[in-house]
Amino acid sequence: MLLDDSIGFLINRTGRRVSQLFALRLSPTGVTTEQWSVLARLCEEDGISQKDLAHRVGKDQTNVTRILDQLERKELIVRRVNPEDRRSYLPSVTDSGRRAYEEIAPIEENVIRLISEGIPPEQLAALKELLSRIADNASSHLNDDRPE
Amino acid sequence: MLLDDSIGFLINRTGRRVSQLFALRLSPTGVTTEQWSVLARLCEEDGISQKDLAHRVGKDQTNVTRILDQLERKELIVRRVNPEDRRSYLPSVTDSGRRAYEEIAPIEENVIRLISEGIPPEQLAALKELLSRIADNASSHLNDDRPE
DNA sequence: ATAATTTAGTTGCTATAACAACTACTTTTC
DNA sequence: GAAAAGTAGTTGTTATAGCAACTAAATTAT
Repeated sequence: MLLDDSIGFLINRTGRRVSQLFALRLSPTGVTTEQWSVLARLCEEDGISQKDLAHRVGKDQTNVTRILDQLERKELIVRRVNPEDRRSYLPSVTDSGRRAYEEIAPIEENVIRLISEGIPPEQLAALKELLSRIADNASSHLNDDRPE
Repeated sequence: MLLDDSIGFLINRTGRRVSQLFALRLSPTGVTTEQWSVLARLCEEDGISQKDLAHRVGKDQTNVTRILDQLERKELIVRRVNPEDRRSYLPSVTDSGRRAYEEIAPIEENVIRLISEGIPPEQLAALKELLSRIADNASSHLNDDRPE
């Protein structure tokens, strides 16, 4: 089978391109694409633990730790201790973080518009479905392989 | 717009999962998923420059340099000087590299089978089309933005 | 109630991504 | 044909991905 027929390869190559374009448009804001995903998720659901946050963005917990470090350094979030459980933090978006969110959201929507050019909405919806399906398939086999 | 509705986010999240599963299955071989993509491409078209290779795998030239470093360290490829142009190399797969390719190809096909479970072939084909379209859209806007 | 286990988060490590700046070699220009 | 411009590859740097091992706190078991 040729590389160009491998869905895995195609997904990742496309993802890199999209991120590259998005990163270019984000560069004036000083926020990276992955920092954006974490910040956006936090804006959507504030007051969740880092572990839950990691789950919501589909990232490893260690990566979320480091992305939060960056966001905290930029004062876009703060880590509040969880009064219920002193092992955990409840990261929370600062006012400055909210403003960054408001600034970036339209940039992202524009990038999405650009990369979706010429693709009808039904097909886009179908694409999202398929990607979710593939992610789920991969997850379930990941669990098979490591029966901790 | 919610993060879960962002195609960019969905593509990258799915790509990470797929790579994670593939990496797990590749771990006994000592080759990473990205090293695989470069090795596979080289097996498909031997005797191309690093620049062309980078283009074919959709990676930055600097990343290909470093991935080739890894593959060379593992003796899966060698860099031959290009007699036509002494600035460039023509990376070439070794016998050992070919054997690795033969070993890994079925592993990859199996991973693709797993992640495609329950998706009819026409839909998979449509998915590939859409991903290519999106990658092309992103590329064309990348060029717009940096008119060097 | 204390020891054993589990869990949230972090740190260490290696690989990859991408930009900028650099070296060495080619091609163009005049 | 020598200087100028361009090109192939590398190196430096910062950010992310993910595994393993660690710390500290919570939960469970006895």
